[in-house]
Amino acid sequence: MSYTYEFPRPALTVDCVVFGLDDRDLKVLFIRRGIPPFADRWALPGGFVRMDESLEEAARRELLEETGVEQVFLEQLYTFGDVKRDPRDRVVTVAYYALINLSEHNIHAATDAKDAAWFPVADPPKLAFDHDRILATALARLKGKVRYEPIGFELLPQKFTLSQLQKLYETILEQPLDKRNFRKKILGMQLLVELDELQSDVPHRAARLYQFDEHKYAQLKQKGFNFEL
Amino acid sequence: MSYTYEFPRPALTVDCVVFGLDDRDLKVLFIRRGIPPFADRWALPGGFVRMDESLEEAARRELLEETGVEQVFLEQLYTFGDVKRDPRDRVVTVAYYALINLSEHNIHAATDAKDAAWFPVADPPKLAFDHDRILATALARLKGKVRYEPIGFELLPQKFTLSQLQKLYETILEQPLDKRNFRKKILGMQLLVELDELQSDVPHRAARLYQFDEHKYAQLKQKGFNFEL
DNA sequence: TCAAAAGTGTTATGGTTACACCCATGA
DNA sequence: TCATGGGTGTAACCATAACACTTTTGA
Repeated sequence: MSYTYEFPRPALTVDCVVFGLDDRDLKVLFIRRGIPPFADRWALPGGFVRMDESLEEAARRELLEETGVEQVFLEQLYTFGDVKRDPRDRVVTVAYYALINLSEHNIHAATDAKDAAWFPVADPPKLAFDHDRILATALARLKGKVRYEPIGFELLPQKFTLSQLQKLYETILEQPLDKRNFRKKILGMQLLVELDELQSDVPHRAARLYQFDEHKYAQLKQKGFNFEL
Repeated sequence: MSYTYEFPRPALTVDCVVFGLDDRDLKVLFIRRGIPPFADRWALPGGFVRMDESLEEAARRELLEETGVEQVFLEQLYTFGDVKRDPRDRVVTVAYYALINLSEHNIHAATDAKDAAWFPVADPPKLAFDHDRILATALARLKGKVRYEPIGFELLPQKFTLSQLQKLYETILEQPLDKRNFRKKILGMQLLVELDELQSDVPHRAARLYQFDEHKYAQLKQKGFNFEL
């Protein structure tokens, strides 16, 4: 089977930058390539866009196929289309970034025996294609957006402590925050529900758990409220 | 001549949302389509990406070919790839937005006899494809970005008065601003060069002219300075 | 009892907001 | 002389930043 067109067309792919957070640092997920070009190099999960699916559907499908990740925050990042970004053929890729919480998602290696692994964003391996540039773009976006949209919560479990939340911001923004000021500010927004529940299994005083109130955020946002760290 | 591939490929285009500002309001540029689908409808300037040009190059080329506009602020906006956004074929489009100052650019109708015209963004004509959605996305981006990047100056002549600048922000943000506070804030940033020159040909007291200091902005930005209206 | 993190208020500072009048110019 | 926009300062208010000790818990 083959497909013929009057004018040449670039190939179109999607690639996903998947961020996760553990108690150490911010991580990003890569897949080991099985085939040339860049065989054995690490690369972003991604693949060709099919004719019967939208770009976001393609990104979600690839994410599921290659990493088993489903139902996550996913947002279009940028489209990379330099002529020589793929050495063989003209390939334009629409990049997405995803935020997942590592404690509630299990990443399995891909179906086709390539393996998947998390790397600290600060210290990624050598990557295929222009994927280092895509990663840098995604990081910049995350760093910018986390301050004025409450997307950080996507990286935490549903129930979290204020210290976890603060650490998240400190990690992403790469700057320390004052504990009291942080709590005052975040609680002042009234977007967190204080649960009747404490941390368990910690070797020190257990912290209170909170939940992000998406419904309330949607309401406030409509009234002109702006989240701002 | 024809081109054959093993798997089907979407067609790839670029479209440009071109913003301009006159003394009335914010305007956007459309081209009258000559051919189906949507013959005679207004549409964004744009066209197919060639194999030997990057996406931004394609956008600049189309802009030049269809409107005569050159050397303007141009930034990638978003990529639209819904399956049925073009009724004939699968077409994915990478949208860009451009900011130009109407007083220093002459928009000519396109080479191929379609005509081009400016419309108020608040009252656009009925548009081809999903171009209304693209316009809405561009407006949202402009409105958001103008507050924390000094891109508004791209819409003004090189030399402008503080009142023009204020009106620009009031128009884009759709809210009135206090004159004294606005001046205090914008002058406080030290990004404007006060010229030894006044407005001419106005039927009232002539206002002082200013110029944006791009060089200084680049310096300050590097040192961690953030423009913020 | 010790280590480790949780939790909690106050003060100083700086930026934002609100607000009204005189000035210069050309018609 | 009138109409039109140009240009200017101050005070109240609010948000941010800096800062240290007590509490709880499990080991």
